[in-house]
Formats: sequence, C-alpha cells, structure tokens
Amino acid sequence: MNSETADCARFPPQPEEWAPGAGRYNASLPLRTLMSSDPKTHLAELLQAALASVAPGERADIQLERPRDPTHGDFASNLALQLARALKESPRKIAERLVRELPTSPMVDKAEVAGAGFINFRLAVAAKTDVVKAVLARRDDYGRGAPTGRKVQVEFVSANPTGPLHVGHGRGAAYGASLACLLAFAGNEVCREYYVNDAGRQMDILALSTWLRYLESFGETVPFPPNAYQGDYVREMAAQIRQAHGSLYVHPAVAILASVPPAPARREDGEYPPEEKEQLERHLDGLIEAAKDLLGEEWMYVHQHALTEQLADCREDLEAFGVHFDCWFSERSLYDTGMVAKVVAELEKRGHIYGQDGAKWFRSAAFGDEKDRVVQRDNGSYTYFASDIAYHANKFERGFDRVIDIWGADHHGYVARVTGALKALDLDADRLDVALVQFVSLFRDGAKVSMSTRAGSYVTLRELRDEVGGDACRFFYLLRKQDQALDFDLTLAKSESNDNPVYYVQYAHARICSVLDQWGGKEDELPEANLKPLASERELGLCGRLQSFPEVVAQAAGDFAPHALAFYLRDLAGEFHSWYNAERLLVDDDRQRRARLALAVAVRQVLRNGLRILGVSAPEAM
RNA sequence: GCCCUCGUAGCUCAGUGGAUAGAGCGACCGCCUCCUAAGCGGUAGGUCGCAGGUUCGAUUCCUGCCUUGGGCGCCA
Repeated sequence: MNSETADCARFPPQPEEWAPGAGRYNASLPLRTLMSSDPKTHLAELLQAALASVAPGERADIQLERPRDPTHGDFASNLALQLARALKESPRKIAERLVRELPTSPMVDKAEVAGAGFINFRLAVAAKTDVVKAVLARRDDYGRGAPTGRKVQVEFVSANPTGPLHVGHGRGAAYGASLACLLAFAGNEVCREYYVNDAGRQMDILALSTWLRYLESFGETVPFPPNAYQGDYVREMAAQIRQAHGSLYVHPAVAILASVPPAPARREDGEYPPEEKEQLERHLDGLIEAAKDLLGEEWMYVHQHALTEQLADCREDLEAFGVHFDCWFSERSLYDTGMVAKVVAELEKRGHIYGQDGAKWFRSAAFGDEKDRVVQRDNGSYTYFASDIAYHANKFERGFDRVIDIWGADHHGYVARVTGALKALDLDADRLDVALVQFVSLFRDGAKVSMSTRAGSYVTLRELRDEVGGDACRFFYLLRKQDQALDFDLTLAKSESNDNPVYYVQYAHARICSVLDQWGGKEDELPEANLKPLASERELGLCGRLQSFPEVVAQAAGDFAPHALAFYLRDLAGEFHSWYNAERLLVDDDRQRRARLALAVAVRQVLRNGLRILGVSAPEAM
C-alpha cells in the first residue's frame, strides 16, 4: 500500500462520517453498495464518499476514465479540477484532500495526485482479473444491460419496393440492424420495423413499367419512358404475369396513347432540359391514368403483383444479409384505416391548417420548419408528408418510449417538418430521434465506381454481398460513423489477407478456438481456474479491456453508435494478438495454463458477444 | 442565396472541455525448428482547415471565413 493512502484506514467508513445531514449523499445507502464488484462503479462510490467528507453539500458529476497512458493508472478522475472553481482552491490541493479522505478498499492498490490535479487509481491485481470470472459466468449475457423497461422502435431501410436494394440501402440496413441489436443488448425492448411505401406514385410507376414490358412481349409496344423503371427485373415480372394470365391484360398500344400527353423526343444521353422533364412526368402520369382506366380492377392485380414480388425480393435480400424485421408496416393501411384523413382533420381542428391555392397547408413554420408544407393537394390527394405524419402519430400511439427513424441523409430536410407535426399534435417530439445515414461510394483498386440511379447503373446490395461476403459487408459498413460519407474499399473488403479488419477480429476468435482444441482439456472447468498467475502487463491490460465492454455497450447504445463497438473489437483483437505472440498459452505449468486459457476464453466470449451485435459471424476456424 | 453537414498523419478514419491527439493501410527495419505469419515488434510521419472568442485549460464549445457533401417541389 502506498504511503499516500496509508493514513486512510477507515474502512468500511461509518455512514455519518461521509454523509453529513446537509449533504446530498444518501446516508441510507446500504454499505454493500460501496462494495460494487465493478471497479469503476466502486471507485465512483469511493470518490463520492471522499467528496462528502471534503466538501459537504457539494455535488459533482463523478467522472472516471481509463487513461491511455498506463503510467496514469487504471482509472483517472478529474473531480478535483471540476471542484476548483466552486471551492476556490487549487485543484491539486483539493485532489490531495480527496485522496486523504478516500476510504481504503481492497480493490484499490494506490490513489495518487498527478498532473494538474488528476487522481490516478491503480487497481489491485485481483480487482482486474476478476472480470474473467464474470465473463465466464455470464457468457452470452456478459455486457448485457439490466432491463430498462423501455420500448424502442427502430425503423430502417424502408426503401420503396420498386427495385433491388442498392449499396446505400445496405448501409442503412447494417446500421439499423446493429443499432437495434445493440439497443436490445443494452436492456431495451426493441421493435424493428420496415415502412413499406406501397401507396405512392413510385409504386404506380413500377406497376406501369411492368405492364408496358408485358405489352411489349405481345408486340403492343408503347415507347418505354426514360423515367420509368428500366431494370431487367421489370421484364421478369412481366414475363411472370404473362405466364400466369396470358393475354388477359393486353390492350392496344394506340388505345393507351390516345389520351396521353405526348412525350418529348427521346434523347440518347438521358439529359432532358427542365421543361422536357416536366413533359416526361406528365406523359408518365398520363400513362398511369390510361392504364388504370383500361385495366379497371385489373390494374390492382398488376400493382399488387409488382409490390409483392419486389417486397419478397427485398426481404429475401435482407434476410440473407442477416437483417430481420419484426414488423412490415404498410403505408396504404394508413389510408385504408382513415388515419391520414384523421390526422389532417386533427391538425385542422387545432388550427394548424389553412387553405391556399386549393390545397391544405400545415403551418410547419410555426413549429420550427423553414416554411409551411402542403398536406393535401388541390386535387384532394394527400402528400407523402401527410401519410408520414399519420405514420408517426401511429408510432406514438403504439406506446414506444423512443422512436428512432433511420433515413438517408438526403431526407434531412424532413426532420423539421415531421417533428413540427408531432409538436402540433401535442405529441412529445423529444421521443423521436432521426439518425441520418450518409452516402456510400464504392472504390475498386483505388478508383471510384460510378453509380447513377437514373441510368439504372447502380451496384445492388446483392452484388456487393456476392462480391465481398456478408461479414465483410457488415463490418465495413459499420467501420464508419453513420452520419459520415463512407468510402467502401471493395478491394480491401475482398482481400482475404491481414489487411482486412474483419478477418483481423475473426481471426482472434478462431485462434482461441484452435488453441482450446489443441489443449483438449475440459472447458467447463476453466471458470474455476485460479487467476493468480495472470500478472503480466498484457494480461492485465486485456482484463481491463474486457472490463470496459459493458461500458462500451452502454455508451454505444446511448450514442446510437455501433461503430464504437466495431472499433472496440478491433482493439480487443489487437491486444489479444499481441499477447498471443508474446506469451505462450499452452505452457507446461498447469496452473498458469488454466489461468491463461480462462482469460483466452473470456476474450473469445466478448469477441463473440460483440460480433453478434454487429451481425458478423465468429468462425471457429479460418 | 438560405439551412444543415464535413475538414485530424501520405491514404481511410477514430477520439476528447483536461495530462505527451490515436488506430488501420501505405513506407522503412525486424520476427515462423515454437499454440494458425489472416499474426507480432519497431521506425518515420501532425500548426487537429483558417482567424477570433468563452474557459484555470479548446483539437473538442461559440462566432466569422474558407472547404467537402447534402437539402431547399402540391416528388417519394
């Protein structure tokens, strides 16, 4: 025991010693809470006690961090620096007094004042190695947060079911799935939802595209609009319909075009001036109207077929990517149940709607948006915004404590209007979080892969998975904060080499499995191993890393930041590899061998728990 | 033009109101008769965009400027 703490012999402290009546510290706190087995919590309690003694009545947010520099101990607190102003005393002096008043603890080897007034703690060896037992006891649950009782909804991907998912959707999928899993692991009840935009114009365009391809196959060729869906999957759906129903839906091309505004002359480069673009849109809408008129009830068959087909494809794609949803929520159902009309009426009742130019406008500017927005057009149809309000109102009705929307960054202009609408409806907009996912650029051999949705030349998620594999996809997507643009290096993700960070982490897991195989002993005896032999700097460092896993989980969940977990796993794997190279695990000495294997198994467990949250597999051999 | 976002090592990126700002890749020098070299050790590499301000302390917070990307439809 260090001389600075030698005079601090009152342990356990008597409550009245560190909890004066005027103090805010809870004197009735049971003593055993001072004996938290988690070192960080324990240190915070010790500091709280010292604070109550040094500065009765003073309240402070006890912060403990793990210093990067090992000479700064295992934990450091800036408590004295925080108090300097209030106490009008130098931080170092306060720190010295705090250290003097610190209750002694078997978990603390040394507490010393350093630098500007930091208090550096060095833990007793046993306090570090005990984490191995905790990990081996809780196994798959190590790091799991206590149930919060909170219901959280994460809505993500929600791509229009009008074609294959592309690499941008893949990022949203990887982020959303990992975030949902992370939030669940942190103790929340999580519902994963996909909002299906099955009511809008885009779906009509897809149905029209399919029908036009179908007609083509019968020789009834209507020039295919450049702003319709170009992909081959449209032809496939057309062929399916033809196979199932023959010529049932055929109408003469001339009859279709009769009432439709003409399209502008075709431009091979696909670049149309603004007025021609508008003309194209009018032409497309005309075709949709004509299709609806001619097909009548049968239009809905084509529409439904396209929707079902694309949704199934999308779902299959996501499942193969390890992304699952608890709920697929239909936009159309919001219209069918009258929810959209109801919510607009409700806004109207509250005086937040006014009419102008024949349309209904919501006063979103009064609720933090840049300007007011139309919710119902002059032709009586509702805007996408209207159904979005209804959808969010519905989410809140379902009783989630927290609603998280994961949107493409190009939707960021919608955040203000949606939160505005919630406020206007007297709903607690603070319960809504919108996480914006930035764009993805693919790089192959250092060169950017050009993608254009317009030209239909985008790389699909499926192609990406086929090329680099699901694990590398998930990991690479998560290696970058979601609100930052991502450069996805295909060459690196594909390389089965030491350059590839996903293999780096997985390899650590496989290595441990391999060592255990060679050991051939009984793994279930390891939790009882005596951990005394764990004493090297690397071993104790690894213990500290394992100890911080629950903190990393909690922090990452709070920040909606699964990438923090990916970085943690890379660090953990790195520390393991260093240890593995420096020291043999399968040493002759049985006691030491068991201690090391116990630590290795604990590392493997944490790698597994972390990888599972990220949706990456933990292979036993590579 | 207005709003938001970004700027950290050659490259790709973490990070934080506090101690000497980190990792991976690339470069250079080493390590397999030994538990998987998909690994490890070491060296080099920085005015944390620029200028002010708040603070005991700013790469972190605030303001301005420059820069990156995005948003500003009765589109979805």
